[in-house]
Amino acid sequence: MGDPHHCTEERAPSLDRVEELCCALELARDLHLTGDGEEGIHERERVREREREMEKIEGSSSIENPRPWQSYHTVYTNAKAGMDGVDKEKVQRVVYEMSKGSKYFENEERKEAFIRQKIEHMHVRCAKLTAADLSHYQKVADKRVSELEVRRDLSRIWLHVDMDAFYAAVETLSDPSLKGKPMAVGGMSMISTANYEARKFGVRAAMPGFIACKLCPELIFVPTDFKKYNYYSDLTRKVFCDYDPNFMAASLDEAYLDITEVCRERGITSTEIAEELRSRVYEETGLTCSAGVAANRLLAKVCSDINKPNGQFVLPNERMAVITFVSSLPIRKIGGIGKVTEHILRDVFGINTCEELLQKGSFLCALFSHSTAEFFLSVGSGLGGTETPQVRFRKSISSERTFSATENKALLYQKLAEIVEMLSADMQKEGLHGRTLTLKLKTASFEVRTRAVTLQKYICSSEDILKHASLLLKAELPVSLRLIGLRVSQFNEDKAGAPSDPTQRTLTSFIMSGDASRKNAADQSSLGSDISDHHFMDDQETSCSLGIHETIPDEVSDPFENNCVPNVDDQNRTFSDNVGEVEKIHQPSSSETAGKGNKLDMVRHTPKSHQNELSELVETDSSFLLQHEGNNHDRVEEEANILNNEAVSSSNQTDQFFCWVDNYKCSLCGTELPPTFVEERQEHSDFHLAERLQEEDSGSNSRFHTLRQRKFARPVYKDRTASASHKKRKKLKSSGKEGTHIPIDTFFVKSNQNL
DNA sequence: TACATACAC
DNA sequence: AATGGTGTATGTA
Repeated sequence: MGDPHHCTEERAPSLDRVEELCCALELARDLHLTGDGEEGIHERERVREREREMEKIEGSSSIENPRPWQSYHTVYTNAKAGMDGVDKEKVQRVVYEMSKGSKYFENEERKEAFIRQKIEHMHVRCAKLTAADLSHYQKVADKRVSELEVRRDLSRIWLHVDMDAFYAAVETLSDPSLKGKPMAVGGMSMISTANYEARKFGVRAAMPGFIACKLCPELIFVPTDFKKYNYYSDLTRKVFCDYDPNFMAASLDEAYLDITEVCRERGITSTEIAEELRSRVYEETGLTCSAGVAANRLLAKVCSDINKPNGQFVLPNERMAVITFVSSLPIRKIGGIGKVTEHILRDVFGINTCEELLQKGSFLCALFSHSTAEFFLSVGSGLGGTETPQVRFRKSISSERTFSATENKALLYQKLAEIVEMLSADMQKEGLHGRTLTLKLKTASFEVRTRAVTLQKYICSSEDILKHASLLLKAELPVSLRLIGLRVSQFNEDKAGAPSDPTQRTLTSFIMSGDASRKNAADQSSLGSDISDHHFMDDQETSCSLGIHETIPDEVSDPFENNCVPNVDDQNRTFSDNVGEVEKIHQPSSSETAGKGNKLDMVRHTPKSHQNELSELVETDSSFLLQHEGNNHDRVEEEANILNNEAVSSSNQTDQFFCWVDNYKCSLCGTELPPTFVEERQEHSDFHLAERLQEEDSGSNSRFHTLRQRKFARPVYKDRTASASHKKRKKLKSSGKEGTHIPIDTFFVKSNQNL
């Protein structure tokens, strides 16, 4: 999971381009629940009876829309290994009944409606294609298919190994009493793996636990334990090494092996290799796995699923075999074609199998982007991923948490501070420094937003991250959130992807060698094996310790209001919302100069681009902005804003503005914590720090800036700052200063903007 | 570059 | 009562 080295070459390009076609007005009109009733006209009588029973109980509504659950499309109702005898209709109904009316459900319906709209517009576009158009695109498609054909490579033998119900199997290994009983790894909110007994009930990975409970009341839940999974994963990988020292780990439980050489050297068939490998994995771990063998990775992956669990399937490296295999293959089996793409291809073009991808090639070339069409055509031809994979470096690192939705600003800032701590710790572990910071938010209504800044310098410290993250978050308030996440990308190249595991040191030498052939990579056998630091959270872990802050009165939590932090006569305090008081309290000199000095140092180390030079100017002399009044670069201005705030507030000096009286009472808000509550006090400090950052920013845009202005006698600078922040607010349209956020409107507005 | 989506596991 | 976390790719403006 989340392995940065995993193979991604065969991913389907997204279909966003379709959005070009969408007319927002029609979209808005149609988005009310239309029910999608034309689906499933031919239903079994048994279902109908159940239906009538339901009507009796519930009365009404289902008369207009006989089987509403059929239009609720979820990822986990799709056929998967071990789900043969499952009553899908029943599962679907239960899932629907459990979901109906929830915020999650409503959001899913909005997304569904949007996709239906996309589909409709693609239909229109299809209908508008003239005979001339079609013959043109047919030629285009033919040409591209024949170009693909020329590059077909049947010389490699790829094997995909996939552990059977991996987490569940591992848990059963450590607690054999679970054997034979329906069991799921995960919690009430989310299941990561279900064993085969549970799958008989329709319980599946990615299904919320509480729904699984309904489907299978006997279901036993086991919390995730990544230490165990990593341990067993390493055992399997030791086996993989014997067959391909450069195997590609796709996740803890999946890998791709190029077994061309082993087969040749040992003079045995790929079938034999697969059998041997699987039994060796079983010997070493006591776990079963399935394998697929084919001429490329994409097909090998499909094949490993065919005789799952504890089975294998070999597709010969012969063109006709491949073509035949692919022709009847449902597109959804292909990695990269998910729920949405399947839906679109089926409803717009009537495509269900890979063969039909080729048959409809002209339409695909007419309606999709070059790379998307290319992908579809290559899938139709049975191609995908034969070449030796390049070493891939991590491109981003992130941390996000779900919590019970809240609008409370102090709480939100506290959550943010917690994320920051986790992220910066992870970055430190990996030695990563990045310059793009992306804030991810999920509103109480499940709308996801991201907001990003790219900085002039590379950051990794929690102070730096918190500073910029707070600004990003601030622009979104007020809003009710259920998730906050942060991602850092655009790494400093020296550090990017440098493995933290010493056994992976050879990665660098591999790169340096300049020879990307697999031979030279032989010594980096543990490639991708160090993915132990994943945090698949279970419920307990996701619910952060709110306890200590619940005592904080609401007013305290909102630094934008005047009734902010209660005044405490404490000379350490640097900030207050009391305008009259600010001037006499402010003691900037030492921290300010120190902060600037530090930053100058940092900038000098990374004067990479013109932009950076600009930034240096901004940092060294804020009057820079005076000379560039006509220059409207929001980014620069924003950065200046940030940097100057920083100068004022040189962070990580939380204890300068509050302290623990007698070691247990917060000087600011009076919260009392026993001396032994070390972590809680740290959290509390984080909270005040974040709060203070917010105050500072707020202040620099308005009241507090009055102080700076007088102090430094730079009136024009003040104006520029204010206008910069104004522009910023304007730019981030959906950020609500309008008080209550109306998700559905935002949704439509955004669609509209995309046109 | 910023943002939204889709996808995988 | 209740629908995760980490990471990649692509398209568009």
